[in-house]
Amino acid sequence: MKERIANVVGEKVAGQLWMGTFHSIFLRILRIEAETLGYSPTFSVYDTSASQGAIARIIKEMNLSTDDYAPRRIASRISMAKNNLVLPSQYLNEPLIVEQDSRAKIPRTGEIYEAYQLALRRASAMDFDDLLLQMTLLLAHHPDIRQRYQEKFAYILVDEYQDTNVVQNRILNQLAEQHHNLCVVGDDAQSIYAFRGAKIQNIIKFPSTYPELKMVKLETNYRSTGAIVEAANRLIAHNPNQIRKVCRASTDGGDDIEISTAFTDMEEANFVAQHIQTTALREKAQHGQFAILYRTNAQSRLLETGLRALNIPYRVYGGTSFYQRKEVQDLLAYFRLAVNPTDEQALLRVINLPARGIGATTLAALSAGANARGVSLWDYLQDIELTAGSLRAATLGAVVQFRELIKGFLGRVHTAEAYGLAEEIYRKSGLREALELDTTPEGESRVGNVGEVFNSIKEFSETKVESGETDLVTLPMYLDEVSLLTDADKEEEGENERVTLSTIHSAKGLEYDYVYVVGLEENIFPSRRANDEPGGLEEERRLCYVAVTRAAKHLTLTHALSRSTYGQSQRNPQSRFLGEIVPGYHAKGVEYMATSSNAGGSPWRGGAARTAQNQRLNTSGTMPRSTTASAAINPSALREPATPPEQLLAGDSVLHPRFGRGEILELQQQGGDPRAIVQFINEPKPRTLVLRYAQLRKI
DNA sequence: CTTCCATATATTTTT
DNA sequence: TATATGGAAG
Repeated sequence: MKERIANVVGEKVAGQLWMGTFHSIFLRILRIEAETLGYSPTFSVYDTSASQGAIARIIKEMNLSTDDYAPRRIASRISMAKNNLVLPSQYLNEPLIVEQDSRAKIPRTGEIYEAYQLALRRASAMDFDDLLLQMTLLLAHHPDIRQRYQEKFAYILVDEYQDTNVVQNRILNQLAEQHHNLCVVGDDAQSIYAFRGAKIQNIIKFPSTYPELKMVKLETNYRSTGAIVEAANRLIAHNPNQIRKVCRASTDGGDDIEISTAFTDMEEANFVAQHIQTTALREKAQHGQFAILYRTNAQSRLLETGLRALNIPYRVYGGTSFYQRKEVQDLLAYFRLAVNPTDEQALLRVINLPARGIGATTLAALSAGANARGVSLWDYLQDIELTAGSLRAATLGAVVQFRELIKGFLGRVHTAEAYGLAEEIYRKSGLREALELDTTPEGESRVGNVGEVFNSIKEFSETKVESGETDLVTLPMYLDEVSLLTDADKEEEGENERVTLSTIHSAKGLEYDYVYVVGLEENIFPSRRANDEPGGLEEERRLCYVAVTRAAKHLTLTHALSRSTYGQSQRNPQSRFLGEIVPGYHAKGVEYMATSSNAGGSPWRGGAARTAQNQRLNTSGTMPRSTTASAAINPSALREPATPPEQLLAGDSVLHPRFGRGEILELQQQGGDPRAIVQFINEPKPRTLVLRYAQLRKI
């Protein structure tokens, strides 16, 4: 985006514009205005795991069970509240919410929320949602500041407006209140973030907020061929709730949509790799013009294996981000602590890392002491020698030593150059020694990852200095960059020569000549959960629409008859979306298997069975061998489908894929997921199984 | 307090 | 399958 704008208005003007995600722009403003809000300007930004950690801690301190109050779940409740502008006081008093929570057996969520906000303040930290929430509070409560930013941002342009939530929209209105120079671009058909609070209402209500608006309909698609646009139109037509519009391609025709059926997920991956290799050769296309899109991150693994086998270079977008690896997080936690020692989550993470004899018991005592005084752990540590009589001398010594270690970095974070200080922290903390001591391959890879962090600090510093933004790049600057960064933002060498692997969510807004959408199976895409939530299926369909419209020239859709999901193989029918995109499409292999009985032989020998329907034949160079391949299928080798959980009763005899035969002793419905207590024949004591995962079959 | 091993348990999607 | 948690031994 920045590049494109610079191409239009020139580098110089572009350099003065504020461009970024809502979160990154507001973070920048909040740093400047922190003190007005009662935060230190060095406040930390908690990522999802830190925020969940803080919430988990509060739940435990309140003596609530983390079974009933699953931190994930509570965190998402709180996040939703924040994104809808509901503060703790309102949360506690809103009858609708109170009712909801009590019915969900989590009546004390409001109290947790309140305690969490307090804890964040005490730690001088904001979570992702706070970056929005505090921003709107800042503008609401301080007219002078609001006016300043209204003048500063005389013109505002918002892209992907359909994915804004209540708070983001409120801030836009606050900023545009005076000048009304607001330009938003959005497409309701591409709204895919309802799960994190995005409100399509924002786009629908926009005309009534700004009656003087001029609407420009963008109905010509300059990216994709006619065939692809038509396919996308057919798909989205199945959504009952949408703003009707006619989307046309600027060019007619183009390649037909290709659909491929594989027996297993592994064959699906190999097929895609193979197809990419032959297409790239035939069309003389660069690998950078290919993308493989999937619903969930876990699907990338096999695809990577498939690409590696053919020596096709690739890069994976998003996923378990590099920055989420343990060793990287550990190091970053030390950095955070040096910048903001009251950062509770960072402190808890590293106080005993590497092990220095400060264990759970000590930490509990320290936390209790800090809580009793209502101060942060760090503040409590300041005069720990005088107050903590109960600690053993050795433990006290370790704690004091840790405190002094951090103190040694504190004063210098804003004056020292980031790279040097980072190295010093790595060394003096003992992290380096601990990591380097481990010479197993995993250990070496961890050292390598830390090396990557240092590379990125260096790179970040050099770019900043070269661009003339600053002479001195400090650790806090680097941390701000890193905390809002995802892998998708990371620029890598040779991007044009690599195939992109990405979730559909992360591929939003991007385009590729050749796109493969894989895993088009029920329970995968649409995801199993889509049926539980109202509107879930429609959102999945919009997601599929986004996937399909990433393709400029050629679109290939694939599905597998059998897929292994955490270690177990599972069969899913073809995705309903396939039939919606290509009317009447039905994978042949499925019919065949349903009728064939005893074919014998090893089940998965065949190549990918390619079902040709409305598709260009034989583009890949693989032989369409559906007949021979199908004949090799042995139905008994496929697992029988599980019985739907709601049809199970206590007393039923059941078969479990791993534990074998057993009897259901009891069914549990209350709270969260329905579970069954099952006594298996070959097991000494009964097991409790989550029905959603257990794949029990009634016998 | 630390380490190691066994067992449990979870899978949307992201700023 | 991959990771988190808990218990036992040192």
